[in-house]
Amino acid sequence: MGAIQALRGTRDILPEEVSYWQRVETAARDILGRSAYREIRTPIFEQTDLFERGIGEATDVVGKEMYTFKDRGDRSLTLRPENTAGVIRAFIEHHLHAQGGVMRLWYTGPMFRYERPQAGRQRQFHQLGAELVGSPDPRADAEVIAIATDLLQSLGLKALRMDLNSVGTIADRQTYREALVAYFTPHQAELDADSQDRLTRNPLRILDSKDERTKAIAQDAPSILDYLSPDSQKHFDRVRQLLEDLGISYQLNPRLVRGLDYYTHTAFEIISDDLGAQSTVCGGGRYDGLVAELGGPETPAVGWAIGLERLILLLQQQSLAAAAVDFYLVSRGDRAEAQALKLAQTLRQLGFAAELDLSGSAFGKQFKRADRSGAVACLILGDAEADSETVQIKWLKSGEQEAIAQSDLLDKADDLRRRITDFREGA
RNA sequence: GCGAGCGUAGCCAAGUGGUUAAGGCAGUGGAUUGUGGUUCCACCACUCGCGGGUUCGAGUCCCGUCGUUCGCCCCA
Repeated sequence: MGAIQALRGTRDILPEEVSYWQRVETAARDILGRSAYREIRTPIFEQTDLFERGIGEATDVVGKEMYTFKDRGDRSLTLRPENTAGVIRAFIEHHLHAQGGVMRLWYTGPMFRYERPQAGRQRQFHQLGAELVGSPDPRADAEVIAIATDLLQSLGLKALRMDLNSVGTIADRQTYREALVAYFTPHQAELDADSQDRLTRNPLRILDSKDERTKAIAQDAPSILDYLSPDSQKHFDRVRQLLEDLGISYQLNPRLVRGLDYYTHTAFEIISDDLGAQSTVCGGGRYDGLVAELGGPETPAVGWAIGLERLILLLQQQSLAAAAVDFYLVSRGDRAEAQALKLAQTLRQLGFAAELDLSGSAFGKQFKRADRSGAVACLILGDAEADSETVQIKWLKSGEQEAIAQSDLLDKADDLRRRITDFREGA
C-alpha cells in the first residue's frame, strides 16, 4: 500500500482518546492554577548545547537519544527531549529571577527521544511538568510532590506508589561514587556485562540492575544515605517529615537514581504496576545546580514531569464512558430538515449538546442511530411538525414523548436541562 | 542499539502448502413509505503489510523491508 503512515514512535490521538487528554489538562490547569503556578510555553527545539550542558553529556538521553540536526544556517538544533532545561533557559533569558522570590511554573507539550518504541514509550511523547524555582526550602520539595500526588489522585488513579531518595549534593555523590567503585571492583568479573560497563561510566546505575547475580552483589553495597553531608541529611529528614505531616506515603529507596545529571538532594518517582516495564508515571526532584550551570545566578529549584501517555494508559484501563450528546435530531422532508438544522443551532446556543442526523433515511433508521449515539432525547421533525412549527421530544430512556412549540424552546430550556440531568443520573 | 513474537476487511479473528479466504462486531439496504434499544434476510477481502524467492501450486515455507508488540538498555 502506498498510503503514508505516521512515523515510527509517533501516533495520532483520535477523538475517542482526546477526551482523556482533556480531562488531564483540565485537572492540571485547575490544581496548578490554584497552587499559584503559571503556565510557560517554550520552543520545541533549542540549541543542542542547551541540552548537552543542562542534562549532561554522559547521560543516555544526550548520548544516544536526541533528535539533533543542522538547520540551513548550519546551527546544531535539537528537538527537546525534556523541558526543564528549556524552562530554565527561558527563566534566565527573561530575568524571571529578577522579580525576586520564587517563580512557580508549569508546562505541557511534546518531547522527543530517539528510542525503540515500547508500551508507554514513544519517540514523540508528551509531558506535563511543574518547576518551583528559587527556593532551597524543604517545604518547596514537599509542595511540589504534594501537587503531583494531588493531581494524580484527583484523576481517580489508584494503585500508585512513590519511591523517594536523596542523591545529595554533587560532592556527596562524588564520594559515594568512589565508595561504590571500591565496593564493586573486586566483584567486577561476577557482574553482568552492562554493569561492568557501568562501573566506569555510571556506577550508581549498577544498583538498578535487573540481573539476579548483580542484584545479589548490590545487596550489600554502600547506601547513598550514609554518604550524605550533614546539611544534605538535614534537608532530606525535613522533607520526609513534611511528607509524613501531609499524609503522603512513600517508600524509601536508596537505589533510586535519576538519569539526568542535574538532580541534587530529593529524587522521587511515582510508579504504577499496571504499565509493564515503563512503570514511572511521574519523576522529579531537586536540581540546585542547573540554573547556574546554564549561566544564570546560583538558584535552587525543584520540579517533576509526568509522562502523559503513561498516565492516559492508566486512565483508559480504569475506563470512563465517552460523553454522549443531549439531543439527537431526526428529520424528514425539506422544510422539517431545514427547521431541524436551525433547532440544533438554537439548542447549542442555549448550551445543549445536539447532533443532527444528516442521512435523510427512513425514520426507523434515524431512530436506530439516535439510540446508538447514546443521546438522552430525540427531537423529531416531519411534515406535521413543520406545518405546526412544533417538535416532538422523545425521551429515549423512558420512551415518553411530548410535543412542544418550537418557539417555546427558550422558555423551557431550564426545565429541559433539569430533565436531562435527571435522566443522565438515573442511568 | 540488542533479543523474541506478531502483521488476514473499520475492529476482533479462523486458517499450519492444494484454491470458492470461516465466523463475530460495526456498517449499508430491506422486512417496518413517521418512532429506537429485540429479531429476521441480503450486501460488505479478485485478496492475506510491502518486495523478492522456493514450489506444479504460498495467507501458509525462505530472504529482505516496513510497521507493531513484549523485553533489555534508558526514561516520563
